Amino acid sequence: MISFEESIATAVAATGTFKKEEVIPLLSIPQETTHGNFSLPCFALAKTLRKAPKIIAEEIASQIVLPLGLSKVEPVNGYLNFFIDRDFLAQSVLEAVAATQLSYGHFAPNNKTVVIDYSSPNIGKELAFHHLRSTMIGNSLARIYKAAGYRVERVNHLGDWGTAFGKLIVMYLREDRKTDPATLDSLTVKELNILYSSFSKASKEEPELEDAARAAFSKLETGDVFYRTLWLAFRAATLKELMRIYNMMGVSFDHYTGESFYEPLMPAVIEELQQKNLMTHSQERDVVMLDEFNLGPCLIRKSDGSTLYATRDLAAAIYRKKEFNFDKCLYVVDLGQSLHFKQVFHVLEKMGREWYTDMYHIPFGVILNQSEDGKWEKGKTRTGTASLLRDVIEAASEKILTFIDEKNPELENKAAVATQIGISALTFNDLKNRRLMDVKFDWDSALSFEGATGPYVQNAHVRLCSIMRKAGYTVNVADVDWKILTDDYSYELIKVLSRKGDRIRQACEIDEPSVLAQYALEIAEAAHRYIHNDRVLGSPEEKARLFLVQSTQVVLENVLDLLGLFPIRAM
RNA sequence: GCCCUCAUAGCUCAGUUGGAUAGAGCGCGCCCCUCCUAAGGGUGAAACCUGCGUUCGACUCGCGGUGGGGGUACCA
Repeated sequence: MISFEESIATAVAATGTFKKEEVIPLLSIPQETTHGNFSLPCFALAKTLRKAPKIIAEEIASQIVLPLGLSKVEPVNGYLNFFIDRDFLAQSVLEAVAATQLSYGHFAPNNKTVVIDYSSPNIGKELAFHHLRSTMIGNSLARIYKAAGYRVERVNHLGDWGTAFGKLIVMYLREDRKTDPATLDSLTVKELNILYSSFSKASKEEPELEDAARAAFSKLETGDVFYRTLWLAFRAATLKELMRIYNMMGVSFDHYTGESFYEPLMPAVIEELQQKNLMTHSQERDVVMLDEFNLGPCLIRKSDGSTLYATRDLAAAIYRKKEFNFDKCLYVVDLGQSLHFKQVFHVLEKMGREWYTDMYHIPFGVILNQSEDGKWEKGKTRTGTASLLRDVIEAASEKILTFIDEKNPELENKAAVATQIGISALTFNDLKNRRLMDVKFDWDSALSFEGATGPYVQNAHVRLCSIMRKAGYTVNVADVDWKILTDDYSYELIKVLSRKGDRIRQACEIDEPSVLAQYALEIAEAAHRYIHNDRVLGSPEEKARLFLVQSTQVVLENVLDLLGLFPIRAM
C-alpha cells in the first residue's frame, strides 16, 4: 500500500514546485481538524521562487491533480491542507487491521539483532520500587523492538558478583548462623536484606568491616569452596523470589547471565588490556586512563586484585558481541550510571572494538523519595527509605479489589484480576512519561487510578470487549458499508488507529515506551468517546459499527501488550 | 569545582522531530446513567524559568544565567 504522504508528494512534485523528496519531511499532521489530515507549509519555497507563500500554495492548489483517496486540497495562509476521503480512509485502515490483526502496524523482519539488558537487580536484596523502572521499560522496549522487526535477546544481567557478597558472607558468619545444607536451602531474601542493613549499620561503628568484606569477596573470587557454597545459597534464595515477582508481572528473559557468569572471561579481558598497553597502575589500582575523553579513569582491578563491575561489563559486552553478533546493545539502567557506561564504551573503543558505537545506555530518571525535612532525594534500599516493590504491588492490588467489590462484585477471579490491574496501573504510571523524568514517589499518586492511568486504558478495552460479547457474533470485512463509518466520532477514532505503525517506529527510534503509552491514551480516549456517542447494538448501523469496535479492540489489545500491560477483557 | 539531566496551568505531565488558536489528568465550578462497564462522556477558569542569538517562523535548535535532581578512583 502506498502511503498518503507518498502520493501527496508525487502529486505536488508533478506541479513543478517542490521536489518529491522535499515534501515528505515537510508534511505535518495539523492539530486542527479543520486543517485537514496533512498540511504542507510553503514558506521554504518563498525565497527560491521569489513569491509569497500564500501565492505558491494557491498556485499548487489550482494545478494539482488529487491522488486517489484525497477529497480536497485547500490553500490557507501559505499552507496547503489536504483532506482524506473519510470512507477511503476507513476502508484502507480497517482492511489492513482485519488482514494483520494483532500485528497491524508491525514491521517486517529486518535481520537485525538487538540485545536488551534490563531489570538486572542485585542478588541478596529485595526488589525495591525503583527496580520497576528498568524492568518495565526494558520489557516494553523488548516487545517494541520485536514489533519493529528486530530479533531480540533479553538479558538479565543479575548483580550476583562483587563486594556485596563479601559483606553478606562476613555478616552471615559474624552472626554465627548455621551453614548446613537444609538451613542454606531455606534462606529467604528477606533475611539477606536484613543482613545487608545490619552490615551497613555495623560498618559505621567498625569501618574495618569494609576491608573484611573486600577480603571475603577476594577469597570468593579466588575459588574458596565454602564461600562459594554460601554464595550459591544466597543466589538461589534471591532468584526464587525474583521469579515469583517476574511471573506475576508477566516479565521474562532469554538469558539470566549474571555478573558471575563472566568471571571466567575476565582474565582474557585483563590480558588484552595489558597487551594493548591500556592499563596503568595508579593509586594501587589497575585503571584505564580516559583523559582524552575528559573522563576519570575506568577502574579495572582493586588493590587486592579483585575485579569491579566495569571489568565485568567489558567481559559481558565482548561476550555478547561474539555470542549474538548484535547490531545494537541496549542497557536500560538509571541515569546515575551514565558515567560508568561512557567509561566502559570508551575502553572498548580503545581496545579497538569498533562496534562500541552500537552500545547504548538507555538512561531513565530516578525514583525520588521525600525525606523527613521535605526534600526529594534518591531512595536507598539500605536505609529503608525506598519502598519494596512487592509492598507497592500488594497495596495497589488491594485498592483495586475494593473498586471491583464496589463496581462489579459478580466478576470472576476477582483477586487475580485485581492483581493484574494493579500491576498494570503501576507499570503504566512508570511508562506514561518520558523516561528521563525523575519520578517523585508518594503513595497517594502511585495508587491514584483516576484519569490518565492504566485502568482508564484497560477500561476502554474492557468496554469494547463487552460490546463484542453482547453482540454474540463477529462482522466480516466484506460485509462492512464504509460510508457508515464517516461521522466525526468514527473518523476521529479511525485516524488514531491509522497511526499505530508510526508510533511503533518512533518509540523504537528513540527507545521511548512513553510514545506508545501516550498512544494508548489516545486510542482509549477516542474509543470511549466513540461508544458514548455512536450506539452500536440495536442501531441500524450495527454491523459497520461493531466492525469498528472489533478493529479498535485488536489495535488496543496489541498496544497494551507492547507496553507490558495485561489486556484484560472484564473488570 | 567539573560532568550529566530536568524546568510548560495551583499540582503531575503531553506537545507529531522548527509550523497555524500550546493539549490532557488531578484539584476547583457546572451538566449527563429508563442508554452496549459512570473505572465513562460533556463543559468553564487557568501555563511555555530568564536573557541573547539562528530562522520566513522557536515551547522545540545554539550560547549565557537561575533553580531542582544525579554523578564524580578500589559499591553496583
